[in-house]
Amino acid sequence: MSDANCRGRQRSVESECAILAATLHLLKQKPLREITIEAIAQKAGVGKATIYKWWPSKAYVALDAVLGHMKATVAAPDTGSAKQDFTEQLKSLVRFYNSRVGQIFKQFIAEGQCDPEFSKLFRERVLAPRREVARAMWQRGVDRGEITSDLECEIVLDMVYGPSIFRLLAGHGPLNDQLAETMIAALFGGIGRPLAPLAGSPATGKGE
Amino acid sequence: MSDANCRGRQRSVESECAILAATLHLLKQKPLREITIEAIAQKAGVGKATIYKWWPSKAYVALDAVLGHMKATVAAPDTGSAKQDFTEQLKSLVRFYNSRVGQIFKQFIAEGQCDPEFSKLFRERVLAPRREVARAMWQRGVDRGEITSDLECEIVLDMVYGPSIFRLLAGHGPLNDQLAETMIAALFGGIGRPLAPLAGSPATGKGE
Amino acid sequence: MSDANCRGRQRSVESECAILAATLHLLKQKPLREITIEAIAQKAGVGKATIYKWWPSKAYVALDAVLGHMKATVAAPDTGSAKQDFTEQLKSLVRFYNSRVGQIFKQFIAEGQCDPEFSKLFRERVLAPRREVARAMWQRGVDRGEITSDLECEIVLDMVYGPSIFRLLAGHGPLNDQLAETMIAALFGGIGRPLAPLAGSPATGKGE
Amino acid sequence: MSDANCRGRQRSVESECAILAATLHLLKQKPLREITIEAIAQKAGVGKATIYKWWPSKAYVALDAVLGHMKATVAAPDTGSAKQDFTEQLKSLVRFYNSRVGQIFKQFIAEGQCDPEFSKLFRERVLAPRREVARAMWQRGVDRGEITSDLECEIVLDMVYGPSIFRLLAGHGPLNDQLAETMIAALFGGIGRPLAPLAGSPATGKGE
DNA sequence: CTATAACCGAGACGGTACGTCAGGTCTTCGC
DNA sequence: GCGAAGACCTGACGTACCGTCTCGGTTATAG
Repeated sequence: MSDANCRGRQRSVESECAILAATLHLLKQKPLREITIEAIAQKAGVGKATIYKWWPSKAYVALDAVLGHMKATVAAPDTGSAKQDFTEQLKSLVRFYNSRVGQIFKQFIAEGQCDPEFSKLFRERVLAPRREVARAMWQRGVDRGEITSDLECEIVLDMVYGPSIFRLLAGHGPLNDQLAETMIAALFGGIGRPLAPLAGSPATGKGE
Repeated sequence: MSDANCRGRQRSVESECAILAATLHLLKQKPLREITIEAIAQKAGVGKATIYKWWPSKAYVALDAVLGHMKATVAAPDTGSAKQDFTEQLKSLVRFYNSRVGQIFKQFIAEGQCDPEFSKLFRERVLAPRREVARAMWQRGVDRGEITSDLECEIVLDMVYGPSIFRLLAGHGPLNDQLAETMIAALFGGIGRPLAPLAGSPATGKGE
Repeated sequence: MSDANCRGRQRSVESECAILAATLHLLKQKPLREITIEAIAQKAGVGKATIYKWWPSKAYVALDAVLGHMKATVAAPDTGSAKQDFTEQLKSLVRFYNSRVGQIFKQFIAEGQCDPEFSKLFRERVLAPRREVARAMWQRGVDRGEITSDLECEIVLDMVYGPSIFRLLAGHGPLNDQLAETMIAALFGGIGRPLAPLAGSPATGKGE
Repeated sequence: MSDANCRGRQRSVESECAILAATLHLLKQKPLREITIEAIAQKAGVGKATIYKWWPSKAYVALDAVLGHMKATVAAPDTGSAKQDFTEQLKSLVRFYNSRVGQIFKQFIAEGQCDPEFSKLFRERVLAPRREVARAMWQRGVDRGEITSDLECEIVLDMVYGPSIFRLLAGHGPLNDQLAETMIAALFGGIGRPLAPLAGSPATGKGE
């Protein structure tokens, strides 16, 4: 009764580890697209069938490999200021994007474009935990009255993370600490110029 | 002597059109990843070598195919209000994302993840023109004093488009008109609550 | 103490029977080449290892399966005439070759071509008993003076059975009762025309 | 206009030769059963697909390989005596069976047992030519009055060749020159003892 | 009555080969 | 001399079985 189904030989933990380790090693050398199941199997000293038995495709193996060797890399700062929290987290995120492992994340999103199943798994296993942390940060900000409460949390999160992920994927601009700071600042303050803080000024500045 | 090199048979326009048409037709049926050069060649009634001669990979063919049959789909509203302009454009963009052709854009970004060359081309041919239009909208807003001028344009654009593209690629939330409106509104107003409006001041300061 | 080695659980008769039955059933559906140990194991509700423990390869299992369910199908006529005996036996043999089980014999000979061990077993278990019977028929013929005694029995038997087995394996001609009769008649009478039946000397007519 | 269909690259003669040579080389080392398409492809320096394009299975490749490098090994003696002719030919045949290439013939017959298509091809390409030669020998014998004309040629041929092929395949007895001589002699003379050359007694009624 | 041992089913394992597919290159023609 | 057609080599695909190896569990004898 060691596992669910007791009958038959048990799944080899060594094999699983070898597969994940080999995959991770390969992922550091070349993009997921150029990695083959055969290469993983050979490097891990494992039969191809063993991989196919437990994972639907190499993307799933890669996801497991990355998740396994990377726990709790999500920074969850609690500085007392929501703006500060978001800035810190985005900075750590940006640094992660620029790291070698971070580059793999791009591959996952790319992979999800023609495998909805994988996309879903990626959201659950990768995105969700990070958003959970961010959601707490948001909640604290709302509770403390630092963030307007009339916005859905999900939208706020996308506004926080979307721009940098866009840059990560499209590569049209730099990704660095300064960007993180600027973005969060702009997001909190708004990009619209505060209409006439003065009395009796040209009120209708913005429109609406 | 029609072109630069006069000797020999000229590049067949029929072939090029047939290839692009075939590619476009296939792109409407299945994701780019599942399309093969062979399939394009066969459908176009063309040798594989002819394709390889003019395009480096199927992604480039697909890009040409999509760009060829899709001129000026980018809305460039000029309502007099930057906020309004951005809202309208984002709404049209969101509708485009949800269209069949729009789905192909995801594939292009995905393809760029392991082909920097293609990523660059995609930015130049697809992203750049759209950002040019948006940049004009932004400039008008700045000139009219509706947008703070202390922010780099590129950053503003990423804050406008990033969140919806993130949703397009990760699929973790809906993409619709209401989202566009909410996001632009939040972006202009900022998500931070105006800190402690002093006694007797115009409380809801920000707007809307 | 039932068998040689006493300790431990005894070999399961049910398993053995199930294996042989399953094999026989499969042999009636497809050639031996296309049968797999896995298929036998699954059909018999038995572990693969159990098969490997008792038989070296599927050919041996098949041989046991066929021999088990097919006792004494070899006709051993004793009509008083050797020629008649051989004719009858060859006719029954030809009918057997044309039967479904008979077709399996071809597979065994084929299997023996690259497994001398199996070829030997096949000769001992299948060929030998039949030849024993035929040898008795031949002996009776010799004793009765119907068959020339200057020929080795083995050669005679091969001359009797060889041609029809050749047809069975190469499939270049029909296999039926009439063939059996004609062949035995020709064999007994010889295919050489007795030269000069005239003029007193039937003497050296046939044979050297 | 070199071949039937002119367009496109021509079939590579080098590849075909390399494939056949490699196959022949392998056939001299191990039985056909243990040869893999992959091994042939690798040894020939050729893609697997190229083999699959032109031959349905390795058996067909092997047949072509053997036939290509082995022309006119069929002895067609014409000594003036049919018995002598058959004896000579069977002797050469027996020697061939014992040769290395001759052993491959067994494999072909074995292969034919579960591929009727191949069996047919084998008969046409291998058996038929040899039987054609033998048929001529038979005809000469009949014309000269040495062989009874009341027997179908095909049956005679099977009686000539069947026994030795049986020995080749079952391996239950030796295959040598002496056997060839004995068999042809017995076949011509018949194995039945000439019924009582005594005066006027049709005695034992064997003859039918 | 217990310990020991050989058996059993199930099934995961490292492998090998399968036959297919597509990639990208080349060769041979027709225009 | 370009462009079509298509044969070529390559290499990975995902599958099927191979024969071996744990597993947990069962049955039989030996002590």
